[in-house]
Amino acid sequence: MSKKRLLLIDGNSILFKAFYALYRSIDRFTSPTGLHTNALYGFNVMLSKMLDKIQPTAVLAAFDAGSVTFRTNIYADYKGNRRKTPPELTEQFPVMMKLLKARGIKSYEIKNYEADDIIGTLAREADEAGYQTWIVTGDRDLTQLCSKHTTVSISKTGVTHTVHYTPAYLKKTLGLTPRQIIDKKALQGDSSDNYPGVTKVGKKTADKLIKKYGNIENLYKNVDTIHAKKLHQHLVEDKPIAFLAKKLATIDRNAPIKIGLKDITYHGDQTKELVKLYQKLGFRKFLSQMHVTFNQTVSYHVLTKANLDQAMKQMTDHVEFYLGMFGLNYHVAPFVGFAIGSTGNWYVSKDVDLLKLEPLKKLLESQTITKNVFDAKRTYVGLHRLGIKLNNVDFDMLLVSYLLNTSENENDLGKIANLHGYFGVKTDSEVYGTGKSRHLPKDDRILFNHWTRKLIAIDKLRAPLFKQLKGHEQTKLYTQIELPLSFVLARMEIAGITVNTKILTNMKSKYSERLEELKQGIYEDAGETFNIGSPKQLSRILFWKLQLPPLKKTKTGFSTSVGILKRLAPDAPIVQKILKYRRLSKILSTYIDGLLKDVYSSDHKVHTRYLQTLTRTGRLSSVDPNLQNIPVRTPEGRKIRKAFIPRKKGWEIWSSDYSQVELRVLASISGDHNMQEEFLQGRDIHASTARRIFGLKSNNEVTPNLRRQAKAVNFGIVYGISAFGLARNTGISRKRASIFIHKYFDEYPNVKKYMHDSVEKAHKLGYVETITHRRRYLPDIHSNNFHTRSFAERTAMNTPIQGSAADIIKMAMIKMEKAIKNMQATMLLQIHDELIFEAPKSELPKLAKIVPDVMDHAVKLAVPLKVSSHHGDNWYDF
DNA sequence: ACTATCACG
DNA sequence: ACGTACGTGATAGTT
Repeated sequence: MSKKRLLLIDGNSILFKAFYALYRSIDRFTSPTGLHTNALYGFNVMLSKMLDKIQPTAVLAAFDAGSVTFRTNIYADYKGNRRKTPPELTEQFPVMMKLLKARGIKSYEIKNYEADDIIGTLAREADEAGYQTWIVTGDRDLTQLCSKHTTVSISKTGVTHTVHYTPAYLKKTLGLTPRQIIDKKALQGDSSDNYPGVTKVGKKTADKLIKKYGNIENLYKNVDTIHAKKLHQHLVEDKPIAFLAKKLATIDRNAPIKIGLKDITYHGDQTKELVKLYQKLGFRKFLSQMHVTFNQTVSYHVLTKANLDQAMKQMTDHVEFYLGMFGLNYHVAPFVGFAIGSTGNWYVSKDVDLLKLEPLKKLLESQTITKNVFDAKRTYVGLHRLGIKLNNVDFDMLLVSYLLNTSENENDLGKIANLHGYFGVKTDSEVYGTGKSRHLPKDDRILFNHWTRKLIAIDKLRAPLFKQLKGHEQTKLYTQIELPLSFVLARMEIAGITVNTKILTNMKSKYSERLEELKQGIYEDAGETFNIGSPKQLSRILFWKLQLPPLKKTKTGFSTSVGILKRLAPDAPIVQKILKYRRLSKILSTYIDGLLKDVYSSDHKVHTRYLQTLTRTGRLSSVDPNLQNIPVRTPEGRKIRKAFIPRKKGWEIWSSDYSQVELRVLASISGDHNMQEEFLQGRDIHASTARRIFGLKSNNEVTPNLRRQAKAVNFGIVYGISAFGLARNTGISRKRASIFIHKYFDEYPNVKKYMHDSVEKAHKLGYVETITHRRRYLPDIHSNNFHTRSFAERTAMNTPIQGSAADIIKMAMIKMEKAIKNMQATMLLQIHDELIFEAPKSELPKLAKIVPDVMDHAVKLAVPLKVSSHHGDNWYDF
């Protein structure tokens, strides 16, 4: 290997390549501040690989200075067809300059020249000075620069796959010398650089001609030896074009650059700056490769009965605590161990039974010693399984982080620590692996080290995160709502809801039979058997074999969704059967088989997990199983609810739900007097809206059809209205939709103002808020992309409404638990605007008083809240 | 791992 | 001219 090694990087080209290579995952590559980083990440992967391989003594990244170059001077349309660079990439260019600097690499550009020319010139100088040179680019034209001492590496698919061009390799693959690359392009032109070649001469002809004549000068000297008449004619006529193209294709190897080899000596990374930049960009993987954050050891003690008393002496005021379980579902996940301690005295153990010993149990249950954790609900449920009641949690790092930014809904301690600028702890997937290969490390010390680092992260982030919470005016939201709620939710999850599996298995056999009949009928109509569940195979039958008109495309083919099927042939028997088949198989797979899988054999219950830190609006979500989407709208599906029963004989299921809570929230926060008046008068809001937008005298004149249309407009308003969306969803014309909206805003002028103010607030501050200061950031509000920006604007209108409604029921739930504390009645489920209980029949009158009352008075709005209730032997018989 | 579909508020 | 109603989760098929 030569002692002098030069690496030349085609900056623009590589960043483009990296951008599009990782384009599909662009959403996964964003920095904590919301900057796109996919191109930077891909570029850095490639750069690291090249630096490692080449070990250069000199490095330069060359850039294009602008669209005006000496080439556009001789041919105005040169590169004239280039699309505008997407803003997601543009924003990464300035950061790339910083990244290069931090990696100890100079950047250079020069007016009127392209990066190619800088590279060509330096490569020539390097050749003369005895360097070995590597050029990294995504542009094949640069292969003209390869020589005995210069390799041109072209990045292919992905980020890391490159092909290395030497003169020998060029000869072998294309049969050309480096100089002949230019001549070939002179004949065939270049569509991506937007200049023509000789008419009708493409790749193949150009290749043949160059191989025969060597270069275009020699070709034109002997042009008359070409007997193909047309080709001869084109060559002669387009001679000026060919020589112009050659000029354009030739890289200038004597560009007037003011930078020399001695200026670009490579000394390696600027470690300090690089760490800072990686942290800013959220490049965890590169950080961990730098061995700066994880190589310091942490000290911990393995806790035993012998040193327990000693340990307890150091945990008198507060502790950080982590309970290790293997798996996400903390209702059943096996225990792995725990870590506990405070201010530098860390204790770990794989034996969770130690927690049951009096000193530790007392500590965890203590009302005076505060506990700092990550995911209090998970910890509460886990400890509950051990017979310990967790009390006095102060800091829940997961919950606080979520409240600070509901869009960062990560669930991993390491990732969240990174988001907040702390890099001393790895993610669980880094330690345990992902997917099938996920396993506990064989060496306990790795586990203990990881857990100890978790405690340190919690300790270190507590003060700064609390401070930010205060800055957001969210302290109350955390201490009065979310933290207490997490324990209410934990107890609801633990309570679970009883499922009568017999009902489900009976339904299963009935539905399976009907499904089989439908299947045979569909096969008969289709004239063959196929997989009805496969949209691809179904499309083939409907749109090819049966020649039905495909009305809508999806990314991968034609849509076969319900709406489309209904439209394309409402009367076709096969379509009817398919729709019925779909409905039944959904019920069977998701709500019968799916639900049965989640029923615990120990207590015949399902114990869902509410995800409290997931949605961007502040709503809860429910998993394993999802109990927030049990069918209700169709008679067949609704029967599933018969299987949800009270846990004891003589008990009933009780349900109370808010009526139009989101519209009431809107009336209140918008300050719209007209809308408030409707609610204050106790009128039917959809009928009133119909009366107003259709200009009727009284709600009595409103027909069911007008009411339905007004209801759709009310929904649209809550979702962040647009005429297009309203039209699409209701089937009316866009013009009509637009008229409705205008009329709506005339009638409810402060609603209009509220919508406008919400978008403006998002623009100014970058976020919107609910009534409890729950915050959602909307960086896309500044996007140049119409679609992206419009979405952010609708979100700005919708989130305060949906989020405030979520706030209200959360407050109600906390009060509710206290209100029914001395009763046997148990709160089981929350379904966004509805609470489900089980209770002995004898308690129902009391419940009928308490539940609506608590829900009504959860919060004081400018309009009353309305609650309606139902009860029955199961969730169906209301 | 992604896409289409469909269940809920 | 552009072109989506807001928020979720589970399943089956496809890659």
